[in-house]
This record gives sequence, C-alpha cells and structure tokens, in this order.
Amino acid sequence: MNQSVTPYHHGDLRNCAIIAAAELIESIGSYDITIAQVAKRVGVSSPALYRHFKDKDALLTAVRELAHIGIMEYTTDAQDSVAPGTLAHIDALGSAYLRFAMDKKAFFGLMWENHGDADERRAEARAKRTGFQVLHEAIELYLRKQRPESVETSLQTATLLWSAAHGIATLQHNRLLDTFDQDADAEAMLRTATRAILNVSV
Amino acid sequence: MNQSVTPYHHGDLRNCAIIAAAELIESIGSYDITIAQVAKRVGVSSPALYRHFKDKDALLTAVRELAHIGIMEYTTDAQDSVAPGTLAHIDALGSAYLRFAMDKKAFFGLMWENHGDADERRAEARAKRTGFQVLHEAIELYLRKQRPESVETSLQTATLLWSAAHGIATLQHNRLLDTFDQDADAEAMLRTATRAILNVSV
DNA sequence: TTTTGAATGTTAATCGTGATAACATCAAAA
DNA sequence: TTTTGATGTTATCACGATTAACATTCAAAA
Repeated sequence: MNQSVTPYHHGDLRNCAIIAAAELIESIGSYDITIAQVAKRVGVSSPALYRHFKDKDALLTAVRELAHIGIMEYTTDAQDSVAPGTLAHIDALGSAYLRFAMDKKAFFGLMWENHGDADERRAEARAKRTGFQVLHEAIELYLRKQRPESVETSLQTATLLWSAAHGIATLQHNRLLDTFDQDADAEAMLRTATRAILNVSV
Repeated sequence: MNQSVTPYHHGDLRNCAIIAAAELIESIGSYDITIAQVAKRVGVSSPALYRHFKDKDALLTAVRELAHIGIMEYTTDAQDSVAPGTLAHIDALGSAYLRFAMDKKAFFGLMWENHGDADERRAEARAKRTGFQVLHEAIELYLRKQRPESVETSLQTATLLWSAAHGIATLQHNRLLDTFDQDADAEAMLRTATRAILNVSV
C-alpha cells in the first residue's frame, strides 16, 4: 500500500531549482523571475531555496553558468564541421555567438547583467575567459598559417574580434541594428568585421 | 512677514524629479534607485511622482533621455577641435563614446537596459538614431574624400563601426577587457578597429 | 468677483516579493 | 536508540511600487 508520496526531502533541490529557473526564463522569455515561481515549479516552498542559495542573485548566477555551458555547446557544434584554424572556423565561432544571442535572448541578456558579489564575479569571469580561449586559439592558429608575422598579436586580435561580435550581438539583441540600418544583417556584418580585423597589424 | 513657505504645489516637479533621479544615480553609481529616494530628494511624497510618471520605469526612461543628451554633449565637445570628415574626426567620436561609458558608468548601463512600453522604446530608438547620424555623417564625409568608390556603403560602415565601439565600451564597462587581455587599451582597440573597418569594402 | 473643477499633493492602505525566524522531518553517525 | 545536521515547512518581516481617499491650489467659467 506504499503510495509513494512525495518525500519530505527533495533530494536534489539545488540542481532542480537551477533547471526550473532556466526553464522558467526560457518560457517567459525574460529573466525577471520570482523565487516563488521557481519554488512552485519544483514543488517546494520558497524558503527551501534559501537552504541552497544565499539569495536570489546566487540562483541567477547558477543559471548564468548554465548559459555559459549553453553557449559552449553552440560553439562546439559550430566547430564540428570546419577545419581548425581556417577563416571558416573563425566565422563559425562568431556565427554561433550571434545565433546564441538570438535563439536564447533571455539567457544572453542575463549573462551580461551586472550582479553578484566578488566571488561570483570572479567565477563568471573565469567562465567567460574559457569561452574566449576557444576564439583566441582559433585565431592564433589562423595567424600562424596565414600571417605568421602577426602571430604575436593574436591576443589583441581575438579581444578586438570578440568585442566586435559582442557589439553586433548586443545591438541586434536590443533591436537597434534595424533602427540604424533597416537592411542590416548581423552575420554579414560580423564576417566583414572579421576579415577587416584579421588583415591589419594590431 | 511672508515667510515664503514651501508651497503646496511644487511647480516643476516633473523636471526636478528627473534631475533628482539623475543626481541620485550619479552619486550612488547605480541606477538601482527608489521612488521614495527621489521623492525625498525633491522634498515631496512618493505618490506625488505618480502624477507625473506612469510608473518607475517612465521616470527612468526620462532619465535615459538626459543620458542621451549627455552623450551628445561629449560628442559635440569632441568635434570642436577636429576637421569634419577626417579620420581624426571619427576617432574623436569613438573616443567620446568610450569616455562617456567610463565616466558615466551608471548612465551608460541604464541606457542599454531593456525596458518600457512600445511608445517609450520608439522614442528612445529615435534618440539613439539621432546620435548615430552624427557618426554616419562623419563617415560619409570621410569616405567621400578618401574612398569615393565606397561612399554608398557609408551606412553599413557606420553601423559596423558603431557596433565595434559599442562592443568595446560594453566589455570595458563590465571589466571584461582586462579579463581577456590584461594590457587591453580600449581607445587603442577602437582606433585599430576604425582603421580596419574603414579600409574594406563592406 | 465668486465658484468650481482639474491638477497636483498628502497620508493611509494594499500587494508582491525577497528574506529571516521558529519549528518539523529525516537520515546517518554515535 | 539517541542525537544532530541538513533540509523542509509555515509564520512573519521589511521594503518598495502602486493605488485609494482625501486636501489644497490655481485658473477659467459664470
């Protein structure tokens, strides 16, 4: 007659809460969510979440980590079909970034919010740097093959290219590209920027 | 004996509230302010503000307009000492943008928040487009003189350059440039990007 | 002028939401 | 078995955005 009632202790609340929060954000298309909404979704009371997260921001920070993983997946997929260190490789990385920004608008916005205490920021900076490394390596490889005399500038080049990609992604995210140029095409812009930046001595 | 008591009616509450909000934001370096704080600063009760603003967001939107004016001032000052349509002119505009982003961090952040109803967004898009025009004209003039065959791409070029400037400003604003390249110099990056972008056929 | 309504302020709620307090349950070590 | 730490629950707070209900002015119509 054991009716398998939901147990008093959830068992994996922390992870479930993070996932529930992410699903919620995805479904409403905004990261303006509530602790109560998340708790309800997991089937638990609001204060229960405070056993696992210092505060609301800590939960959102955890969701941001998911977002970083998500962007990494886009990146990894993008690299599958291209030869390392080619221009196509670099294009694929940029394209993946733009695609993530548009496909997962709410997550993309969340990732660039100001937030958290010092520790959380440090952890996030590390995550972002990890993503950046992928681009940096691709560019270093490219320069080594195509413009060996500029290899030592690969870090600056990668930083600049990331900035360009981020700017394009951000403006598109805010619907401003259309405002400036109604025919703007984010991907085409990034490809242009990529070629321009790769061909100068930084 | 008229003691010139503070009158029941303020007289110019709307404008004073906007300015008070802006001062508050500037002084605490964050746009996370409270209606009550603004009201107190103006010497009025909180609900009074609702006679002039639909909600908190409407007040912040008004502050954003001030921010747009502020960025325009930076821009105008920057243009004073340069010859129109020169590379120096374009550099000066970019530099002004970066400087505003760092000098007025809170305002810069506020300007790129997602927010408001459709009308407010439209109004703001218009303001941003106006700022963009300045860059567009400078670039068109430059191309006309230096690369007449590319004049017809001036809009795309301006959009791309704005994107690059915005990306650099945003990453710097989030302290990420340092994270990627500890020697990064935002101004130098933008100058490099400017030259790279101006020299390609879009 | 006087009257009176629209505009603009005030104080007293309401409501949603983050966070804490105090108490309850359960599992695992002593 | 007892005890204790981890983890849930149900009150409760505190705060901040709004709104409700009432007050004061100013300005235009009578």
